[in-house]
Amino acid sequence: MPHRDVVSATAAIGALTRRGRHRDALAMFSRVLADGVAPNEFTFGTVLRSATVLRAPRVGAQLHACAAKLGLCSNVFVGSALLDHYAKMGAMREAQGALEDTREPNVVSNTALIAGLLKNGMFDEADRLFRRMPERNLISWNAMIGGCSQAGLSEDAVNLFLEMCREGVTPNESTFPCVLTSVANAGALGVGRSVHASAIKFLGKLDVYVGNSLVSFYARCGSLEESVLAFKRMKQKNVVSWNALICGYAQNGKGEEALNAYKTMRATGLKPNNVTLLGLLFGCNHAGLVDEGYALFKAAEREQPGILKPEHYACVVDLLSRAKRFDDAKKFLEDLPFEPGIGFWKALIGGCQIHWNRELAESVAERIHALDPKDTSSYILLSNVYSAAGSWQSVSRIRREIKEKGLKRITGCSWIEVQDKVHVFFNGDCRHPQSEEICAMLGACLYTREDDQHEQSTE
DNA sequence: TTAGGGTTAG
Repeated sequence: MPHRDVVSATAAIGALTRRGRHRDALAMFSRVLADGVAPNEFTFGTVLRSATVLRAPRVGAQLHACAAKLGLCSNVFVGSALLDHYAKMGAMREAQGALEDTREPNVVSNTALIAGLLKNGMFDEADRLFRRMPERNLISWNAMIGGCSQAGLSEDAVNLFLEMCREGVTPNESTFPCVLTSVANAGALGVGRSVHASAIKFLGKLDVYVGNSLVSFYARCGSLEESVLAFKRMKQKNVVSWNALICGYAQNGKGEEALNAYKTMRATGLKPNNVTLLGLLFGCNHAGLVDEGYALFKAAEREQPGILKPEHYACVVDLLSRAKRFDDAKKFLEDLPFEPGIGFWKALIGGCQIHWNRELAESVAERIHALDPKDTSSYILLSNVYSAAGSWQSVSRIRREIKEKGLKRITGCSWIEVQDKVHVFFNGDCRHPQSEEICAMLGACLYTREDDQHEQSTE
């Protein structure tokens, strides 16, 4: 039945958008136009959302042109929706243009722009706008915190959260997942525990998003007990909750536990997704469960080929080469349904390093150099293979090559939190005030461990 | 009828 008036047409389109039927919403919009009904600012607000979710920039541009023809672009609803659409498509210039066309921009327009700026890596601009905008609400704070958290600006995200609380703005269920992801990234267990406590204080009941972030946060900070406890306390669990648990086990080297959790998850009737499989493969990898991992991959290939991504294939290469199954790994690489990127060869050379496979390491390093002559990691790995095999001449040749080609290695770092302070250490870093004591203690630990291993092997 | 903010893997 055709819609005669714009109000009922907009309501119908809005209902489709809310139900996630975005294609149908766009189709209905076209029909409404064909019926000769002129859309209003609310109609554009709704359909633009559908175009954004579908990531359809061409549809967005058509809608923009249509709104312009009707003289609606100065309206703040249309302006904000256009702004949000362009920002999410990564077209920041068009987003700014939409804001300039808006006659009276409000807190929504500014928040949409902030979110877009952060998504496109423009932190300083976003922060400047946030500081000077005339009105800020909870959603603006969440946009800043969430944007920083997703951009990896963990410290900024946590500081913003603290600032927000100081200003008396009450965080909601959207605030906490972002903050918890950030404290997890920073490895700040103590800070995260306080955030957990404040979530209980402000929210009372924790929803599935907050619960999932807690499970992941505790596991990523190495506290598996608290992670499992947070998981058990969740009233409602979805596939993301199970993924958080499985990945937590995997990251902490508990491959068997990850597999058991997966079995329980299947028993509840939930289907795994790509993240579940990745977590499982990762867990098997680190626990040396080669056959189990390979079997899971094969099962996914048969039952859910749609979830397989290059990362999963790379994990299998890693799994096989770590287990010294180089022939299987090479065969697997040859049979890949796509052209392997540099990461695949790095996974293979990693195994060569563990098992001192000098010949294969050399040929793989050649391949990596062909793909990316500036890549340092393969040089380092190759030189490690040589030094493990005792060919010091080759080691010094590689080191010379690295120097001559002006390649720089990116220094890895680790960190630990002690009494709410995070201490960061780089490779060979002696700048910590207690550096000497730390090294002495590490030495003592390593010595004891080697002793243990020696005792075990002579038993 | 209406525009802006959330979780898991790498």
